[in-house]
Amino acid sequence: MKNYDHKKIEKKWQSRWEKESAYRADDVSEKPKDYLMIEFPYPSGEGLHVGHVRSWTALDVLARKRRAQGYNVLYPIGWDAFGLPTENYALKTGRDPRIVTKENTDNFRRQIKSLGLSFDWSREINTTDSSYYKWTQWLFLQFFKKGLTYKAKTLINWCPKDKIGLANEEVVDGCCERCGTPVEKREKEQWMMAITKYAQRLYDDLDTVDYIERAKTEQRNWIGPSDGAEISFSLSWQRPRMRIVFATNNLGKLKRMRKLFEEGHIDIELLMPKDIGIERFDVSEDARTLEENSEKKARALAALTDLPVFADDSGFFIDGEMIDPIAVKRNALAGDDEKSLSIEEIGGRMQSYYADIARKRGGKVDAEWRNNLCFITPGKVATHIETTRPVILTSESHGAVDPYLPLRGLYISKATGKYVLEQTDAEESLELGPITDGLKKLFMQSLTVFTTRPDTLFGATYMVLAPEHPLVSMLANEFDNKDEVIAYQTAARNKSDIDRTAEGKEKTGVELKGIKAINPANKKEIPIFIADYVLGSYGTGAIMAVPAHDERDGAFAKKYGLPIIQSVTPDMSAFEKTEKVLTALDTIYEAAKKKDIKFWVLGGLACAFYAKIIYREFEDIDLITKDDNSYQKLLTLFGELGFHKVAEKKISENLTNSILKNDEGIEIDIGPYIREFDCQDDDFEEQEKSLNHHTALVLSQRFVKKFKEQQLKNRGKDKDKIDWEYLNDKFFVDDGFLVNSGTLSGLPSDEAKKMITEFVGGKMVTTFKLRDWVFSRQRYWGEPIPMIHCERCGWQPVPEDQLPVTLPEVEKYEPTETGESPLANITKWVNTKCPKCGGDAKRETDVMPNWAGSSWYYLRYIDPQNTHEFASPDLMKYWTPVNWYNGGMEHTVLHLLYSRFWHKFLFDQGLVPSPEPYMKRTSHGLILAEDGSKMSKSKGNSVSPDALVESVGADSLRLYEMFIGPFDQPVAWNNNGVVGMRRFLERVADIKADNVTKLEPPLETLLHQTIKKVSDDIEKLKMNTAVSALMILLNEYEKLDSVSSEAYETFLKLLAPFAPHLTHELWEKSGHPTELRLEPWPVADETKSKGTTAHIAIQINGKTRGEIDAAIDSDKSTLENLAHEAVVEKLDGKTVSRVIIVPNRLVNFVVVED
RNA sequence: GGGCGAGUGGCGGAAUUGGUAUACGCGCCAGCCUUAGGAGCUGGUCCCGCAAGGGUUGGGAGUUCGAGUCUCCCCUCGCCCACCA
Repeated sequence: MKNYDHKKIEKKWQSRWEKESAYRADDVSEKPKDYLMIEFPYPSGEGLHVGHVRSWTALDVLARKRRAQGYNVLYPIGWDAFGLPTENYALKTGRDPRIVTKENTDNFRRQIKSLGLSFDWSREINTTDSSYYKWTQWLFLQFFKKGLTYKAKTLINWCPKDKIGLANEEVVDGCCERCGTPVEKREKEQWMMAITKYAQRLYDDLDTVDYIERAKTEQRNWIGPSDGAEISFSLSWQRPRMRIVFATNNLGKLKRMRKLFEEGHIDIELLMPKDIGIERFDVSEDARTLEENSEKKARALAALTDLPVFADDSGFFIDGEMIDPIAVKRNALAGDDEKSLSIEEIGGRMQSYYADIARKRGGKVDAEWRNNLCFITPGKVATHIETTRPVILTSESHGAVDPYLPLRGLYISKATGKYVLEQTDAEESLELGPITDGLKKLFMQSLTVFTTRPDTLFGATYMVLAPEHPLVSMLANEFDNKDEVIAYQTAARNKSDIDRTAEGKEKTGVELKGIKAINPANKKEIPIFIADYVLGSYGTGAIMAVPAHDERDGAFAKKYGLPIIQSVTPDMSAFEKTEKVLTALDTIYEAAKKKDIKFWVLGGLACAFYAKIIYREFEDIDLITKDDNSYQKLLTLFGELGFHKVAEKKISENLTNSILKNDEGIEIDIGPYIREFDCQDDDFEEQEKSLNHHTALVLSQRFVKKFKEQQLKNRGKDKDKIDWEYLNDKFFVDDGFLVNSGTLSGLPSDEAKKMITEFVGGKMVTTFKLRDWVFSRQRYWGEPIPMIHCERCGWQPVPEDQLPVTLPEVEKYEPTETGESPLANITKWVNTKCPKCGGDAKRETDVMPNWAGSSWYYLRYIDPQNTHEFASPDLMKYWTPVNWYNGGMEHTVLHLLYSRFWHKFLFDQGLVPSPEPYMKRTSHGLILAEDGSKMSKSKGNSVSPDALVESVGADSLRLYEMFIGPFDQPVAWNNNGVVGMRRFLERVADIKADNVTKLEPPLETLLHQTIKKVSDDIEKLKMNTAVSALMILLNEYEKLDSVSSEAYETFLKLLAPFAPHLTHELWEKSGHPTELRLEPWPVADETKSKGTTAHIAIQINGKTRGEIDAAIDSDKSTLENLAHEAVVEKLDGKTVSRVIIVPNRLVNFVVVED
């Protein structure tokens, strides 16, 4: 058959298989199950890509082979049809995405079916069907119920072009992954999923699954755990004790608030307006809300004082119901002018008004006005006065008032346990804990950092906060340089990520003036900066900066002239020297500073050491003494730098005085410093004695400054010259031994980490890079998030029996200008009733991200038509987990991680039977265009499967894609290659077989070797070599006039998974009544595959010099004799010293020349 | 900058895991068939050499009877992450 009619054959078998439901998986079966899955496609308008064909054919080959091996194979297909391209297309054309999706899936289905892929079409699913997304929504609600979804106002990545919030994962190099527009930061309320709660397990359980290593590595990097410590730094204001005024004259409230302060160890004096002589600060106009009222009160008070005002809230809850403050007051005043009444009078009237309410409700007032006010209602729990917002700090004297701003950070998010900017969840109540904690933060008792290097704590010379750190916002008004701070903060916020990184690592920052931190290790006061090289989203948003041992901190410290103190050294020998000298220098320097003197004096050995250290900046010398040449050199050098005087006598007051007079005329008493220093160290003292004299260098501050400049210039010139890494640009960032670390000096880093952390009361923690998943999209074409917002009850889930919340049809697909979903414009849909209280409420208008529907689809395949649960537990028990999941490398981080997260959560709820969704994961390589560039329709270099199916047939296309190269590697397309496969198949069709020809070695051997090779290779997805083995076999067949029918039929069976149509046709043609696909998979016969003869290589000194054929498994001496005979001339004149024999493979003569 | 991976003909790539390097396919060359054409057939195709023979897996060293494969150094390319404390 020179040319076989692929169109006819392929059509015939495809319709036959469809009619027979040939590839339907049985839910009830005696056979072992095998669940194979490919990533369900996004049905784009472009149609099928040859990349799809590669992945799906590979698993199709596997599926067909395993069916033949007796497995009950589930190989399903579906559509991941929500998504931006369809929505953008709808935007452009105004067409309904439902219709577009239908067209696209129809086209995909037709294309897939033309390839003969053995999918189980009876389980076809579509994420955009409401019968599917009903369960996506249901699953979302399970997360909500367990507190794993929450709404948070956060800075999100905002793509100004797509008008859509992006997950961190969708931002590539600071640009939108889809359209490449630089991403902006925007504040937005978003649904979040607390994937971080599962970070540790998602990380650990990677050890239990069989994923390609690269996928595991990438997931591990993404989760990014690092072990370290959280350490608190005490803070101190450099200002007198803060006094603030409480905007109420209600003593009870004041007392309670004072108690809160006490409990929180907040050292603030809380005053009543009376205490500062303000009797009344009435609000002239009515406020409409509680907040407004309290703000107005605070403002009124703030206008009368320069002190910060701590605003009271004047509303009350009774039995959980808020009493309108305006109404209370109006009733209390009863038409009288507020100003004409005394505070007490108003209070009294209000009390009776409350008593009135209480009476009406069948309760009574059970507390003293001004002390505590309680209403008791029969049968109900007493509710004491609560405020909706406990405190508001404001201060007119500090400019613009945002009354709520200072309190941001006081709320604890139930989902994350972290402070959030706004109270967003109705369930979050105002407990004492959060308030005192918040106040503690507010008034700066401590600041917690995360560090992986607690061992370097003694070298922490400053702290850095992220610009968005809550503390900065809370206290923005309190810094001495508040304008600068606020400006920096604003600039950082407006910077897109691309700006933040594009500036080429040049670090910027601003010191928070008026506040200092205390290094808990050495009790030294250190400055605090804000800088955008610290990320608010990682760790605690604050760091201790150790410039000597962290490159970033080092760069920052250099730029801003901050002290650099080494606290770790790579080797112990360096330790002794540096430790002593640094301590000595420090002591003297500190002492000199205290005395406010401009000179310092070093004498004796200290001088020598210091000089040595200094001098090493210029030239390496071992020791300086007064007689030493290098010492003279040093003096000369110092002289050049402007050094004024060198004394070479035992230091005395006289001498000192005279020296100093000669310089700038300031006298100091150096004696005590020298003595203090000398006595400090035994070694020094001893050596001092032996030297028996002092050599003194007198350095002026001016000189020191100059010297430091010089030192800066020389940094990095000769890196190996100095073992003090921090003097160079290259910082010593590894573990080593501690120096300058008090009693811990000398300890190795790893030991010191725990010790220091315990020593300063910190705790060891693991921090992850992984962040919570932004789950909201302000878009149309996605699953509506099934939540309802009620003014009274907060966020309420849509009751499960009301699912699905179907996506309504809209006229316009554009997001609103404010970035809300187009759904927000459909008031009829948006307005609904609160499921809890029945009052007016609004639907969430955001939709879910694309990853939602794909996070659980493998479960739906198991039971796609189930109307009362997402899948039957029994069926899940049979089918899960997925045995083998193949997909693109680009999905190994996001999709796979999200999917594992959902699955683990479901496992915890007892909803799925296994902890991991996928047992094995492989990834196919990309198919590139012929020129090696990425294939795309716009470039016009893409290959259409349709055209190839038409011209050479699906079998040739399948075969080529399997043969094209290693499955996991990217490969370039080559159209001629397809033709080669077509040629191969035509030759297959031409093979003649009969029942007379015998199957015997060597062909029999090769056949069995091929069975083994093809079987093994398919399991390893080494499809290219499997096909190659079949070609080799065919080449042998063609050398014969005719082959035995056994050989022929086995060949067809082996080729069937790759080229199902042609092989089925040929099988039928050779007279079989049943289909080839029902035949069992051939099994290689070990003895037959061994053959009868072996080809033996003969080597001399490892180089091949000949070859022989020998009977298989010949013994060694036979082989040696045969081999010797074969190369006897080449061994002539040489002595064989050794013979190495590898049975059935080679004989190697080791010879020595004569 | 950090992590991972890879370098073999004109091209895609193979090599039983330390044992005859360049299988299989594409392309190319020659011949055949053909009015012609090539998606047909036959043969050839790593390099030097007429040959005998010799050399060759990015470069350099090492271990070994024997290295594409293992070790070290260097070079080049690809992917992922990227101020993660």
